[in-house]
Amino acid sequence: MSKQKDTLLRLIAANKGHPSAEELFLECKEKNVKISIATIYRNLNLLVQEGKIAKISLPNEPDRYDSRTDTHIHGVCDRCHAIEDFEIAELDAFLAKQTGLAIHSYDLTLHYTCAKCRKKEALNIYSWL
Amino acid sequence: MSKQKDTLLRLIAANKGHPSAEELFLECKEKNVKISIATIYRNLNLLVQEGKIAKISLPNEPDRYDSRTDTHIHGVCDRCHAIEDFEIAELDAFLAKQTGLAIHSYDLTLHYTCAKCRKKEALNIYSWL
DNA sequence: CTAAATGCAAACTATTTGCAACGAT
DNA sequence: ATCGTTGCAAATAGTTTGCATTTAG
Repeated sequence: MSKQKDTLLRLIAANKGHPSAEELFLECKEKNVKISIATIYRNLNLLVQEGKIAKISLPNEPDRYDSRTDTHIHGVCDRCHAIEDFEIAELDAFLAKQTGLAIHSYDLTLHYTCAKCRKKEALNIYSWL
Repeated sequence: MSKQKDTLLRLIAANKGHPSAEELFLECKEKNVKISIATIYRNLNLLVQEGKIAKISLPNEPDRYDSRTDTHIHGVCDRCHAIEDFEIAELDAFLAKQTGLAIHSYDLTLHYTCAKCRKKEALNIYSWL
């Protein structure tokens, strides 16, 4: 595994926020790891194929990458688009039972307003104070 | 509502397969409705804003459009990529209860092998017969 | 007659690819 | 010396935008 590929894997694992290719590019620069955007995309695709990371698609946004490849849940804030991970242990069984299907895997994204944005909103509401 | 916009809305409602912009463009041609790809995208975005259709994003594929805007479930076949709709009435309550969040909406995509492809697979397995 | 919607072509964003140079065995 | 990996720049896919023109009320 080349230095560039290894760096990407580490950055994705370290970054809780599910970074995009562009964000990884900037993070590499900050860490003084020399890499081109083409190599980023090439390695991201390789890592996905190898099953070491997963790709996340959302409307009107560049793809993001996730160090977790097991089935889990994404929560995205409708205000700031931050992504968090969630776990619902009983969901697999629940879905299998309700649908009667042999489900290989599933993608679940919850939309809500995150705690930070709720706080901001509350401040704005009372901004005249 | 212009003829073009109306046509798009109807085509999306009629097409069970969740069509992409390009597919809608071709369907319009077949129906002899004159429309440019720019107008397609413009109207699709308007219809999404108006809450009349929904946009679906999947990795490595163009965005697709859905005539259903209520929260429901997509099932996609891992072999042929066909998309079906599902309903699980109790899911909303289940998610709210398990996460404790005020969930605006959610996107759930199930991955499996659809009935058609399962049948094909079975035939292949016994193809020497 | 006016405002809204369209078509065309150019622009733009995200991503991929060809190819020559580089780097590690 | 070889084979995989890289950087660069050009190419591509999907989508958006500016602007002159058309359409509908």
